[in-house]
Amino acid sequence: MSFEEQDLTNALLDNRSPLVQRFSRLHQLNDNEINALNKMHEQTTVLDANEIILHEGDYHKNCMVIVSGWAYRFSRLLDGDRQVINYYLPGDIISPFALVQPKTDYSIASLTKIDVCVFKPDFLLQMFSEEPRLGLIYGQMLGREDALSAEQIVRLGVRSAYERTAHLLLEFFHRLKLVGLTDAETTYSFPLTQELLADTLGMSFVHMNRTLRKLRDNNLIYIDSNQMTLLNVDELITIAEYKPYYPQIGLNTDINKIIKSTDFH
Amino acid sequence: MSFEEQDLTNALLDNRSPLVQRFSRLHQLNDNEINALNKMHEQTTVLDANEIILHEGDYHKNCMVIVSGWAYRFSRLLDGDRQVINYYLPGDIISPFALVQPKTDYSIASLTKIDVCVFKPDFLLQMFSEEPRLGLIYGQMLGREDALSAEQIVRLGVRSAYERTAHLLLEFFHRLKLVGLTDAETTYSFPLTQELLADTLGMSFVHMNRTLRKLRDNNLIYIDSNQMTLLNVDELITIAEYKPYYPQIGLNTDINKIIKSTDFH
DNA sequence: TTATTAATATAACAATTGTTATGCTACTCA
DNA sequence: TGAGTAGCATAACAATTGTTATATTAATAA
Repeated sequence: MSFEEQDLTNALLDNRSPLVQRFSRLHQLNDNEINALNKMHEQTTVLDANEIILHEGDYHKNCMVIVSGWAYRFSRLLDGDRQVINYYLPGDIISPFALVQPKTDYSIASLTKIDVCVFKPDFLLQMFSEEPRLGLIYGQMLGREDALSAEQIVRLGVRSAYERTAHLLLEFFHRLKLVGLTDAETTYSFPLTQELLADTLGMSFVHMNRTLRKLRDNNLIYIDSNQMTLLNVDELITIAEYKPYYPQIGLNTDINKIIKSTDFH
Repeated sequence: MSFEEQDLTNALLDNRSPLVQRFSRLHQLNDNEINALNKMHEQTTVLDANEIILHEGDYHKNCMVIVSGWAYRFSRLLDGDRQVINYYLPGDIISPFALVQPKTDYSIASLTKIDVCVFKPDFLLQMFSEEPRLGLIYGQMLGREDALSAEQIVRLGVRSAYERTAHLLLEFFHRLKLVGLTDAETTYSFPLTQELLADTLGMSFVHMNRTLRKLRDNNLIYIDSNQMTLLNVDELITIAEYKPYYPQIGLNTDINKIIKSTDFH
Protein backbone atom coordinates (compact mmCIF):
# COMPACT_ATOMS: atom_id res chain seq x y z
CA MET A 1 0.00 0.00 0.00
CA SER A 2 1.38 3.39 -0.99
CA PHE A 3 1.69 6.28 1.39
CA GLU A 4 -1.19 8.10 -0.34
CA GLU A 5 -3.43 5.09 0.01
CA GLN A 6 -2.60 4.80 3.67
CA ASP A 7 -3.49 8.44 4.14
CA LEU A 8 -6.78 7.77 2.42
CA THR A 9 -7.36 4.82 4.71
CA ASN A 10 -6.67 6.94 7.75
CA ALA A 11 -9.04 9.57 6.44
CA LEU A 12 -11.75 6.97 6.04
CA LEU A 13 -10.89 5.65 9.45
CA ASP A 14 -11.50 8.97 11.07
CA ASN A 15 -14.27 10.38 8.94
CA ARG A 16 -16.37 7.57 7.65
CA SER A 17 -16.02 4.49 9.73
CA PRO A 18 -16.56 4.63 13.47
CA LEU A 19 -16.43 0.84 13.56
CA VAL A 20 -12.95 0.77 12.09
CA GLN A 21 -12.04 3.32 14.75
CA ARG A 22 -13.44 1.11 17.48
CA PHE A 23 -11.96 -2.11 16.18
CA SER A 24 -8.58 -0.51 15.56
CA ARG A 25 -8.33 0.25 19.23
CA LEU A 26 -8.37 -3.45 19.97
CA HIS A 27 -6.12 -4.67 17.15
CA GLN A 28 -4.03 -3.57 14.28
CA LEU A 29 -6.31 -4.28 11.32
CA ASN A 30 -5.10 -5.36 7.91
CA ASP A 31 -6.43 -3.97 4.62
CA ASN A 32 -8.87 -6.79 4.04
CA GLU A 33 -10.36 -6.30 7.47
CA ILE A 34 -10.67 -2.55 7.01
CA ASN A 35 -12.33 -3.04 3.65
CA ALA A 36 -14.76 -5.55 5.12
CA LEU A 37 -15.71 -3.12 7.89
CA ASN A 38 -16.09 -0.25 5.45
CA LYS A 39 -18.55 -2.32 3.42
CA MET A 40 -20.83 -2.17 6.43
CA HIS A 41 -21.04 1.57 5.98
CA GLU A 42 -22.39 1.59 2.47
CA GLN A 43 -26.00 2.23 3.41
CA THR A 44 -26.55 5.06 5.85
CA THR A 45 -29.84 6.48 7.08
CA VAL A 46 -30.89 9.45 9.18
CA LEU A 47 -33.40 9.01 11.98
CA ASP A 48 -35.22 11.80 13.81
CA ALA A 49 -34.71 12.61 17.45
CA ASN A 50 -36.99 11.03 20.06
CA GLU A 51 -38.24 8.24 17.83
CA ILE A 52 -38.73 4.70 18.99
CA ILE A 53 -36.47 2.69 16.72
CA LEU A 54 -37.40 -0.75 18.02
CA HIS A 55 -40.33 -1.74 20.19
CA GLU A 56 -39.90 -4.56 22.67
CA GLY A 57 -40.90 -7.75 20.90
CA ASP A 58 -40.26 -6.42 17.39
CA TYR A 59 -38.50 -8.69 14.96
CA HIS A 60 -35.32 -7.00 14.00
CA LYS A 61 -34.31 -7.67 10.47
CA ASN A 62 -31.41 -5.23 10.50
CA CYS A 63 -28.35 -4.30 12.48
CA MET A 64 -27.27 -0.69 12.92
CA VAL A 65 -24.06 1.12 13.74
CA ILE A 66 -24.34 4.65 15.07
CA VAL A 67 -22.29 7.13 13.06
CA SER A 68 -23.46 10.22 14.91
CA GLY A 69 -25.95 11.01 17.66
CA TRP A 70 -27.25 9.31 20.77
CA ALA A 71 -29.71 6.44 21.30
CA TYR A 72 -30.75 4.44 24.35
CA ARG A 73 -32.37 1.16 25.34
CA PHE A 74 -35.09 1.16 27.98
CA SER A 75 -37.88 -0.73 29.65
CA ARG A 76 -41.24 0.70 30.65
CA LEU A 77 -43.41 -0.70 33.43
CA LEU A 78 -47.19 -0.70 33.57
CA ASP A 79 -47.37 2.41 35.77
CA GLY A 80 -45.39 4.31 33.15
CA ASP A 81 -42.07 4.22 34.99
CA ARG A 82 -39.16 4.00 32.61
CA GLN A 83 -35.69 2.59 33.23
CA VAL A 84 -32.88 3.34 30.82
CA ILE A 85 -30.61 0.31 30.49
CA ASN A 86 -27.79 1.71 28.37
CA TYR A 87 -26.82 4.35 25.84
CA TYR A 88 -25.52 3.97 22.30
CA LEU A 89 -22.91 6.48 21.20
CA PRO A 90 -21.13 6.83 17.85
CA GLY A 91 -19.31 3.61 17.00
CA ASP A 92 -21.69 1.50 19.07
CA ILE A 93 -23.79 -1.23 17.53
CA ILE A 94 -27.49 -0.99 18.32
CA SER A 95 -28.80 -4.35 19.38
CA PRO A 96 -25.54 -6.23 18.87
CA PHE A 97 -27.24 -9.58 19.37
CA ALA A 98 -29.47 -9.06 16.33
CA LEU A 99 -27.21 -11.61 14.66
CA VAL A 100 -28.63 -14.41 16.76
CA GLN A 101 -31.83 -13.04 18.31
CA PRO A 102 -34.94 -12.77 16.17
CA LYS A 103 -36.69 -10.44 18.63
CA THR A 104 -35.71 -7.46 20.73
CA ASP A 105 -36.17 -7.81 24.46
CA TYR A 106 -36.32 -4.08 25.16
CA SER A 107 -37.26 -0.90 23.37
CA ILE A 108 -34.69 1.34 21.73
CA ALA A 109 -35.17 5.04 21.00
CA SER A 110 -33.17 7.80 19.39
CA LEU A 111 -32.34 10.65 21.73
CA THR A 112 -30.99 13.01 19.08
CA LYS A 113 -31.16 12.93 15.33
CA ILE A 114 -28.88 10.02 14.46
CA ASP A 115 -27.00 8.80 11.43
CA VAL A 116 -26.89 5.04 11.29
CA CYS A 117 -25.47 2.41 8.99
CA VAL A 118 -27.93 -0.34 8.32
CA PHE A 119 -27.08 -3.87 7.27
CA LYS A 120 -28.46 -7.38 7.48
CA PRO A 121 -27.37 -9.69 10.28
CA ASP A 122 -26.31 -12.19 7.60
CA PHE A 123 -23.78 -9.65 6.45
CA LEU A 124 -22.05 -9.86 9.83
CA LEU A 125 -21.89 -13.61 9.64
CA GLN A 126 -20.55 -13.51 6.13
CA MET A 127 -17.91 -11.02 7.20
CA PHE A 128 -16.88 -13.10 10.20
CA SER A 129 -16.48 -16.19 8.05
CA GLU A 130 -14.26 -14.30 5.64
CA GLU A 131 -12.34 -12.38 8.31
CA PRO A 132 -12.49 -14.59 11.39
CA ARG A 133 -10.45 -12.22 13.52
CA LEU A 134 -13.20 -9.61 13.17
CA GLY A 135 -15.57 -12.08 14.83
CA LEU A 136 -13.30 -12.23 17.84
CA ILE A 137 -12.95 -8.48 17.99
CA TYR A 138 -16.73 -8.25 17.81
CA GLY A 139 -16.77 -10.62 20.77
CA GLN A 140 -14.46 -8.26 22.63
CA MET A 141 -16.85 -5.44 21.88
CA LEU A 142 -19.68 -7.48 23.37
CA GLY A 143 -17.50 -8.00 26.43
CA ARG A 144 -17.20 -4.26 26.80
CA GLU A 145 -20.99 -3.85 26.55
CA ASP A 146 -21.25 -6.42 29.32
CA ALA A 147 -18.81 -4.41 31.45
CA LEU A 148 -20.85 -1.26 30.90
CA SER A 149 -24.04 -3.04 32.00
CA ALA A 150 -22.22 -4.30 35.07
CA GLU A 151 -21.19 -0.73 35.87
CA GLN A 152 -24.79 0.41 35.58
CA ILE A 153 -25.75 -2.32 38.04
CA VAL A 154 -23.06 -1.23 40.49
CA ARG A 155 -24.08 2.41 40.11
CA LEU A 156 -27.71 1.69 40.88
CA GLY A 157 -26.99 -0.83 43.59
CA VAL A 158 -24.41 0.67 45.91
CA ARG A 159 -23.87 4.32 45.06
CA SER A 160 -25.78 7.32 46.41
CA ALA A 161 -27.64 9.64 44.06
CA TYR A 162 -24.75 12.09 44.18
CA GLU A 163 -22.11 9.45 43.51
CA ARG A 164 -23.91 7.74 40.70
CA THR A 165 -24.58 10.98 38.90
CA ALA A 166 -20.88 11.81 39.04
CA HIS A 167 -20.11 8.28 37.84
CA LEU A 168 -22.39 8.40 34.81
CA LEU A 169 -21.15 11.83 33.76
CA LEU A 170 -17.61 10.47 33.86
CA GLU A 171 -18.61 7.45 31.81
CA PHE A 172 -20.12 9.66 29.11
CA PHE A 173 -16.99 11.80 29.10
CA HIS A 174 -14.73 8.81 28.80
CA ARG A 175 -16.73 7.06 26.09
CA LEU A 176 -17.05 10.22 24.01
CA LYS A 177 -13.37 10.97 24.41
CA LEU A 178 -12.53 7.53 23.01
CA VAL A 179 -14.28 8.42 19.76
CA GLY A 180 -13.00 11.98 19.68
CA LEU A 181 -16.24 13.70 20.63
CA THR A 182 -15.05 15.86 23.49
CA ASP A 183 -13.45 19.21 22.93
CA ALA A 184 -9.87 19.95 23.94
CA GLU A 185 -10.99 20.33 27.54
CA THR A 186 -13.67 18.44 29.40
CA THR A 187 -16.78 19.63 27.62
CA TYR A 188 -19.12 17.43 25.65
CA SER A 189 -22.51 17.60 24.02
CA PHE A 190 -25.13 16.47 26.51
CA PRO A 191 -28.60 15.97 25.02
CA LEU A 192 -30.29 14.36 28.05
CA THR A 193 -33.13 16.05 29.86
CA GLN A 194 -33.08 15.85 33.64
CA GLU A 195 -36.07 13.54 33.41
CA LEU A 196 -34.23 11.05 31.18
CA LEU A 197 -31.17 11.29 33.41
CA ALA A 198 -33.38 10.55 36.41
CA ASP A 199 -34.84 7.51 34.62
CA THR A 200 -31.31 6.33 33.95
CA LEU A 201 -30.07 6.73 37.49
CA GLY A 202 -33.17 5.37 39.20
CA MET A 203 -34.36 8.47 41.00
CA SER A 204 -37.19 10.99 40.76
CA PHE A 205 -36.57 13.97 38.53
CA VAL A 206 -36.97 16.32 41.48
CA HIS A 207 -34.18 14.57 43.27
CA MET A 208 -32.18 14.54 40.03
CA ASN A 209 -32.50 18.30 39.98
CA ARG A 210 -31.38 18.55 43.61
CA THR A 211 -28.39 16.34 42.87
CA LEU A 212 -27.28 18.32 39.84
CA ARG A 213 -27.62 21.53 41.83
CA LYS A 214 -25.35 20.07 44.49
CA LEU A 215 -22.76 19.14 41.86
CA ARG A 216 -23.01 22.66 40.47
CA ASP A 217 -22.79 24.26 43.92
CA ASN A 218 -19.65 22.25 44.58
CA ASN A 219 -18.10 23.54 41.34
CA LEU A 220 -17.85 20.09 39.86
CA ILE A 221 -19.93 20.54 36.71
CA TYR A 222 -21.22 23.31 34.50
CA ILE A 223 -24.17 22.90 32.16
CA ASP A 224 -25.11 25.33 29.43
CA SER A 225 -27.25 24.85 26.32
CA ASN A 226 -26.84 21.08 26.22
CA GLN A 227 -23.11 21.23 26.84
CA MET A 228 -21.72 19.45 29.88
CA THR A 229 -18.42 20.59 31.33
CA LEU A 230 -16.65 18.64 34.05
CA LEU A 231 -14.93 21.29 36.12
CA ASN A 232 -12.94 18.97 38.36
CA VAL A 233 -12.44 15.53 36.89
CA ASP A 234 -10.13 14.30 39.63
CA GLU A 235 -12.59 15.22 42.35
CA LEU A 236 -15.45 13.59 40.41
CA ILE A 237 -13.40 10.41 40.01
CA THR A 238 -12.79 10.33 43.76
CA ILE A 239 -16.46 10.91 44.59
CA ALA A 240 -17.71 8.31 42.12
CA GLU A 241 -14.87 5.86 42.66
CA TYR A 242 -14.73 5.73 38.91
CA LYS A 243 -12.63 3.12 37.16
CA PRO A 244 -12.53 3.62 33.42
CA TYR A 245 -12.97 0.53 31.30
CA TYR A 246 -9.84 0.08 29.29
CA PRO A 247 -10.26 -2.00 26.19
CA GLN A 248 -8.17 -5.09 26.62
CA ILE A 249 -5.64 -5.20 23.86
CA GLY A 250 -4.98 -8.63 22.48
CA LEU A 251 -7.05 -11.75 22.47
CA ASN A 252 -7.07 -14.53 24.99
CA THR A 253 -6.55 -17.07 22.27
CA ASP A 254 -4.33 -17.64 19.29
CA ILE A 255 -6.63 -17.56 16.34
CA ASN A 256 -3.82 -18.12 13.86
CA LYS A 257 -3.13 -21.49 15.42
CA ILE A 258 -6.79 -22.43 15.09
CA ILE A 259 -7.11 -21.18 11.55
CA LYS A 260 -4.10 -23.19 10.45
CA SER A 261 -5.34 -26.32 12.12
CA THR A 262 -8.63 -26.46 10.23
CA ASP A 263 -10.01 -25.97 6.76
CA PHE A 264 -11.46 -22.77 8.12
CA HIS A 265 -9.87 -20.52 5.54
CA MET B 1 -27.02 -44.65 15.67
CA SER B 2 -28.72 -47.53 17.41
CA PHE B 3 -31.54 -47.14 19.87
CA GLU B 4 -29.29 -48.06 22.75
CA GLU B 5 -26.75 -45.46 21.75
CA GLN B 6 -29.45 -42.83 21.59
CA ASP B 7 -30.58 -43.78 25.08
CA LEU B 8 -27.03 -43.39 26.27
CA THR B 9 -26.85 -39.99 24.62
CA ASN B 10 -30.03 -38.93 26.35
CA ALA B 11 -28.66 -40.18 29.62
CA LEU B 12 -25.53 -38.12 29.10
CA LEU B 13 -27.69 -35.21 28.09
CA ASP B 14 -29.56 -35.22 31.36
CA ASN B 15 -26.90 -36.43 33.74
CA ARG B 16 -23.58 -35.24 32.53
CA SER B 17 -23.93 -32.30 30.21
CA PRO B 18 -25.80 -29.22 31.35
CA LEU B 19 -24.52 -27.40 28.29
CA VAL B 20 -26.13 -29.88 25.93
CA GLN B 21 -29.29 -29.37 27.96
CA ARG B 22 -29.05 -25.60 27.57
CA PHE B 23 -28.12 -25.64 23.90
CA SER B 24 -30.79 -28.20 23.09
CA ARG B 25 -33.41 -25.76 24.27
CA LEU B 26 -32.40 -23.41 21.50
CA HIS B 27 -31.90 -25.91 18.68
CA GLN B 28 -32.16 -29.52 17.80
CA LEU B 29 -28.54 -30.63 17.96
CA ASN B 30 -27.01 -33.27 15.72
CA ASP B 31 -24.68 -36.03 16.94
CA ASN B 32 -21.49 -34.18 16.03
CA GLU B 33 -22.61 -31.14 17.94
CA ILE B 34 -23.56 -33.19 20.99
CA ASN B 35 -20.22 -34.99 20.91
CA ALA B 36 -18.38 -31.69 20.61
CA LEU B 37 -20.23 -30.30 23.64
CA ASN B 38 -19.64 -33.45 25.63
CA LYS B 39 -15.91 -33.14 25.04
CA MET B 40 -16.05 -29.95 27.08
CA HIS B 41 -17.08 -32.02 30.06
CA GLU B 42 -14.09 -34.27 30.19
CA GLN B 43 -12.30 -32.46 32.97
CA THR B 44 -14.42 -31.66 36.00
CA THR B 45 -13.28 -30.11 39.27
CA VAL B 46 -14.88 -29.45 42.64
CA LEU B 47 -14.53 -26.06 44.30
CA ASP B 48 -15.35 -25.23 47.93
CA ALA B 49 -18.15 -22.91 48.98
CA ASN B 50 -17.40 -19.21 49.55
CA GLU B 51 -14.13 -19.18 47.65
CA ILE B 52 -13.09 -16.40 45.34
CA ILE B 53 -12.64 -18.10 41.99
CA LEU B 54 -11.40 -15.08 40.08
CA HIS B 55 -10.18 -11.78 41.40
CA GLU B 56 -10.82 -8.63 39.42
CA GLY B 57 -7.85 -8.16 37.12
CA ASP B 58 -6.81 -11.82 37.12
CA TYR B 59 -5.80 -13.34 33.84
CA HIS B 60 -8.20 -16.12 33.14
CA LYS B 61 -6.60 -18.95 31.34
CA ASN B 62 -9.64 -21.20 31.57
CA CYS B 63 -13.34 -21.27 30.91
CA MET B 64 -15.76 -23.04 33.24
CA VAL B 65 -19.24 -24.47 33.00
CA ILE B 66 -21.17 -24.99 36.21
CA VAL B 67 -22.42 -28.54 36.58
CA SER B 68 -23.85 -28.10 40.06
CA GLY B 69 -23.96 -25.36 42.67
CA TRP B 70 -24.16 -21.58 42.69
CA ALA B 71 -21.60 -18.85 41.96
CA TYR B 72 -21.84 -15.09 41.58
CA ARG B 73 -20.01 -12.12 40.13
CA PHE B 74 -19.57 -8.99 42.20
CA SER B 75 -17.80 -5.70 42.66
CA ARG B 76 -16.50 -4.30 45.93
CA LEU B 77 -16.02 -0.60 46.63
CA LEU B 78 -13.37 0.96 48.84
CA ASP B 79 -15.72 1.29 51.83
CA GLY B 80 -16.35 -2.45 51.68
CA ASP B 81 -19.77 -2.21 50.03
CA ARG B 82 -20.40 -5.12 47.72
CA GLN B 83 -22.72 -5.28 44.71
CA VAL B 84 -23.64 -8.62 43.21
CA ILE B 85 -23.92 -8.31 39.45
CA ASN B 86 -25.26 -11.73 38.50
CA TYR B 87 -25.50 -15.37 39.52
CA TYR B 88 -24.24 -18.47 37.77
CA LEU B 89 -26.45 -21.56 38.04
CA PRO B 90 -25.93 -25.05 36.61
CA GLY B 91 -25.51 -24.90 32.86
CA ASP B 92 -24.18 -21.34 32.97
CA ILE B 93 -20.72 -20.45 31.73
CA ILE B 94 -18.62 -18.53 34.21
CA SER B 95 -17.02 -15.55 32.52
CA PRO B 96 -18.34 -16.34 29.04
CA PHE B 97 -16.11 -13.69 27.45
CA ALA B 98 -12.97 -15.51 28.57
CA LEU B 99 -12.64 -16.49 24.92
CA VAL B 100 -11.74 -12.95 23.95
CA GLN B 101 -10.87 -11.14 27.19
CA PRO B 102 -7.50 -11.78 28.78
CA LYS B 103 -8.56 -10.28 32.12
CA THR B 104 -11.61 -10.43 34.32
CA ASP B 105 -13.29 -7.10 35.04
CA TYR B 106 -15.03 -8.27 38.21
CA SER B 107 -14.55 -10.83 40.92
CA ILE B 108 -16.31 -14.17 40.89
CA ALA B 109 -16.95 -16.34 43.94
CA SER B 110 -18.52 -19.69 44.66
CA LEU B 111 -21.57 -19.51 46.89
CA THR B 112 -21.92 -23.25 47.45
CA LYS B 113 -19.60 -26.11 46.75
CA ILE B 114 -19.62 -26.29 42.96
CA ASP B 115 -18.75 -28.84 40.31
CA VAL B 116 -17.30 -27.19 37.24
CA CYS B 117 -15.98 -28.30 33.90
CA VAL B 118 -12.77 -26.59 33.00
CA PHE B 119 -11.40 -26.07 29.51
CA LYS B 120 -9.18 -23.71 27.58
CA PRO B 121 -10.72 -20.79 25.67
CA ASP B 122 -8.99 -22.13 22.55
CA PHE B 123 -11.09 -25.22 22.87
CA LEU B 124 -14.22 -23.11 22.36
CA LEU B 125 -12.79 -21.53 19.26
CA GLN B 126 -11.74 -24.88 17.87
CA MET B 127 -15.23 -26.22 18.52
CA PHE B 128 -16.91 -23.25 16.85
CA SER B 129 -14.76 -23.62 13.76
CA GLU B 130 -15.68 -27.29 13.50
CA GLU B 131 -19.34 -26.79 14.43
CA PRO B 132 -20.19 -23.24 13.39
CA ARG B 133 -23.81 -23.48 14.51
CA LEU B 134 -22.60 -23.95 18.09
CA GLY B 135 -20.93 -20.57 17.83
CA LEU B 136 -24.24 -18.98 17.01
CA ILE B 137 -26.02 -20.80 19.81
CA TYR B 138 -23.29 -19.61 22.14
CA GLY B 139 -24.06 -16.11 20.87
CA GLN B 140 -27.71 -16.63 21.77
CA MET B 141 -26.62 -17.67 25.22
CA LEU B 142 -24.68 -14.41 25.54
CA GLY B 143 -27.81 -12.60 24.48
CA ARG B 144 -29.67 -14.18 27.33
CA GLU B 145 -26.96 -13.11 29.80
CA ASP B 146 -27.39 -9.61 28.47
CA ALA B 147 -31.16 -9.80 29.05
CA LEU B 148 -30.58 -10.97 32.63
CA SER B 149 -28.23 -8.03 33.26
CA ALA B 150 -30.82 -5.69 31.83
CA GLU B 151 -33.41 -7.15 34.21
CA GLN B 152 -31.09 -6.54 37.14
CA ILE B 153 -30.77 -2.93 36.02
CA VAL B 154 -34.54 -2.53 35.80
CA ARG B 155 -34.98 -4.18 39.19
CA LEU B 156 -32.54 -1.84 40.88
CA GLY B 157 -33.68 1.23 39.00
CA VAL B 158 -37.44 1.36 39.16
CA ARG B 159 -38.75 -1.26 41.57
CA SER B 160 -39.29 -0.89 45.32
CA ALA B 161 -37.47 -3.15 47.76
CA TYR B 162 -40.57 -5.32 48.04
CA GLU B 163 -41.07 -5.60 44.29
CA ARG B 164 -37.48 -6.34 43.43
CA THR B 165 -37.21 -9.04 46.03
CA ALA B 166 -40.27 -10.73 44.57
CA HIS B 167 -38.79 -10.29 41.11
CA LEU B 168 -35.44 -11.88 41.92
CA LEU B 169 -37.03 -14.82 43.71
CA LEU B 170 -39.13 -15.45 40.60
CA GLU B 171 -36.05 -15.25 38.39
CA PHE B 172 -34.25 -17.86 40.48
CA PHE B 173 -37.32 -20.08 40.35
CA HIS B 174 -37.64 -19.76 36.61
CA ARG B 175 -33.96 -20.31 35.87
CA LEU B 176 -33.73 -23.33 38.14
CA LYS B 177 -36.90 -24.79 36.69
CA LEU B 178 -35.37 -24.58 33.19
CA VAL B 179 -32.58 -26.91 34.29
CA GLY B 180 -34.81 -29.17 36.35
CA LEU B 181 -33.69 -27.99 39.76
CA THR B 182 -37.04 -27.20 41.34
CA ASP B 183 -39.15 -29.86 42.98
CA ALA B 184 -42.60 -30.79 41.70
CA GLU B 185 -44.04 -27.70 43.36
CA THR B 186 -42.44 -24.30 43.75
CA THR B 187 -39.62 -25.07 46.14
CA TYR B 188 -35.95 -24.68 45.39
CA SER B 189 -32.63 -24.77 47.15
CA PHE B 190 -31.74 -21.26 48.27
CA PRO B 191 -28.18 -20.89 49.57
CA LEU B 192 -28.11 -17.07 49.88
CA THR B 193 -27.76 -15.35 53.23
CA GLN B 194 -29.90 -12.29 53.77
CA GLU B 195 -26.72 -10.22 53.62
CA LEU B 196 -25.81 -11.50 50.16
CA LEU B 197 -29.39 -11.02 49.02
CA ALA B 198 -29.26 -7.43 50.29
CA ASP B 199 -26.01 -6.84 48.40
CA THR B 200 -27.71 -8.17 45.28
CA LEU B 201 -30.82 -6.02 45.57
CA GLY B 202 -29.04 -2.84 46.62
CA MET B 203 -30.42 -2.44 50.13
CA SER B 204 -29.18 -2.74 53.70
CA PHE B 205 -29.50 -6.18 55.26
CA VAL B 206 -31.81 -4.78 57.93
CA HIS B 207 -34.20 -3.61 55.27
CA MET B 208 -33.76 -6.93 53.47
CA ASN B 209 -34.92 -8.65 56.62
CA ARG B 210 -37.95 -6.32 56.89
CA THR B 211 -38.82 -7.00 53.27
CA LEU B 212 -38.60 -10.77 53.60
CA ARG B 213 -40.76 -10.59 56.71
CA LYS B 214 -43.38 -8.65 54.78
CA LEU B 215 -43.36 -11.28 52.02
CA ARG B 216 -43.72 -13.97 54.67
CA ASP B 217 -46.50 -12.09 56.49
CA ASN B 218 -48.37 -11.81 53.22
CA ASN B 219 -48.12 -15.57 52.70
CA LEU B 220 -46.12 -15.20 49.54
CA ILE B 221 -42.97 -17.10 50.47
CA TYR B 222 -41.82 -19.68 52.97
CA ILE B 223 -38.18 -20.22 53.89
CA ASP B 224 -36.86 -23.19 55.82
CA SER B 225 -33.35 -24.59 56.07
CA ASN B 226 -32.12 -23.04 52.84
CA GLN B 227 -35.23 -24.04 50.93
CA MET B 228 -37.30 -21.31 49.30
CA THR B 229 -40.96 -21.96 48.59
CA LEU B 230 -43.05 -19.56 46.54
CA LEU B 231 -46.53 -19.85 48.07
CA ASN B 232 -48.36 -17.74 45.50
CA VAL B 233 -46.53 -17.45 42.22
CA ASP B 234 -49.31 -15.56 40.45
CA GLU B 235 -49.47 -12.90 43.12
CA LEU B 236 -45.66 -12.58 43.11
CA ILE B 237 -45.69 -12.15 39.33
CA THR B 238 -48.27 -9.38 39.67
CA ILE B 239 -46.33 -7.60 42.40
CA ALA B 240 -43.00 -7.84 40.57
CA GLU B 241 -44.44 -7.32 37.10
CA TYR B 242 -42.30 -10.29 36.17
CA LYS B 243 -41.82 -11.25 32.54
CA PRO B 244 -39.91 -14.49 32.15
CA TYR B 245 -37.17 -14.52 29.55
CA TYR B 246 -38.08 -17.13 27.01
CA PRO B 247 -35.18 -18.44 24.95
CA GLN B 248 -35.78 -17.42 21.39
CA ILE B 249 -35.94 -20.52 19.32
CA GLY B 250 -34.30 -20.27 15.95
CA LEU B 251 -31.62 -17.97 14.68
CA ASN B 252 -32.00 -14.63 12.98
CA THR B 253 -29.84 -15.79 10.15
CA ASP B 254 -29.49 -18.75 7.84
CA ILE B 255 -26.14 -20.20 8.62
CA ASN B 256 -26.47 -22.96 6.06
CA LYS B 257 -26.63 -20.38 3.32
CA ILE B 258 -23.46 -18.78 4.61
CA ILE B 259 -21.63 -22.04 5.03
CA LYS B 260 -22.40 -23.10 1.48
CA SER B 261 -21.30 -19.76 0.07
CA THR B 262 -17.78 -19.91 1.49
CA ASP B 263 -14.95 -22.37 1.95
CA PHE B 264 -15.89 -22.30 5.58
CA HIS B 265 -16.41 -26.04 5.90
C1' DT C 1 -46.07 38.51 18.32
C1' DT C 2 -48.57 35.75 21.58
C1' DA C 3 -50.07 31.36 23.19
C1' DT C 4 -48.60 26.91 24.39
C1' DT C 5 -45.75 23.56 25.89
C1' DA C 6 -41.39 21.42 27.62
C1' DA C 7 -37.84 21.80 30.74
C1' DT C 8 -35.95 23.50 34.90
C1' DA C 9 -36.03 25.18 39.74
C1' DT C 10 -37.48 24.97 44.41
C1' DA C 11 -40.35 24.37 48.68
C1' DA C 12 -42.97 21.57 52.06
C1' DC C 13 -44.07 17.43 53.45
C1' DA C 14 -44.35 12.22 53.24
C1' DA C 15 -42.55 7.70 52.51
C1' DT C 16 -38.90 4.70 52.03
C1' DT C 17 -34.66 3.04 53.30
C1' DG C 18 -30.31 3.25 56.17
C1' DT C 19 -27.83 3.13 60.73
C1' DT C 20 -26.94 1.70 65.16
C1' DA C 21 -27.89 -1.21 68.67
C1' DT C 22 -29.34 -5.39 70.98
C1' DG C 23 -30.90 -10.09 71.68
C1' DC C 24 -31.65 -14.69 70.02
C1' DT C 25 -30.71 -19.13 67.82
C1' DA C 26 -28.02 -22.52 65.55
C1' DC C 27 -23.90 -24.07 64.28
C1' DT C 28 -18.78 -24.93 64.57
C1' DC C 29 -14.77 -26.20 66.74
C1' DA C 30 -11.42 -26.37 70.41
C1' DT D 1 -19.06 -29.33 76.97
C1' DG D 2 -18.84 -24.53 76.37
C1' DA D 3 -16.99 -20.50 73.92
C1' DG D 4 -17.18 -18.23 69.85
C1' DT D 5 -19.26 -16.90 65.65
C1' DA D 6 -22.55 -16.37 61.73
C1' DG D 7 -27.00 -15.54 60.62
C1' DC D 8 -31.51 -13.88 61.73
C1' DA D 9 -34.94 -10.79 64.04
C1' DT D 10 -36.46 -6.43 65.64
C1' DA D 11 -36.63 -1.66 67.67
C1' DA D 12 -35.61 3.34 67.68
C1' DC D 13 -34.08 6.86 65.28
C1' DA D 14 -31.73 9.28 61.26
C1' DA D 15 -30.87 10.16 56.50
C1' DT D 16 -32.10 9.82 51.92
C1' DT D 17 -35.27 10.00 48.46
C1' DG D 18 -40.13 10.54 46.63
C1' DT D 19 -44.51 13.24 46.01
C1' DT D 20 -47.19 17.08 45.26
C1' DA D 21 -47.44 21.65 44.19
C1' DT D 22 -46.21 25.95 42.15
C1' DA D 23 -43.14 29.31 39.71
C1' DT D 24 -40.00 30.48 36.20
C1' DT D 25 -37.57 30.21 32.01
C1' DA D 26 -36.74 28.54 27.33
C1' DA D 27 -38.24 26.70 23.19
C1' DT D 28 -41.82 26.19 19.68
C1' DA D 29 -45.83 26.90 16.99
C1' DA D 30 -49.95 29.50 15.48
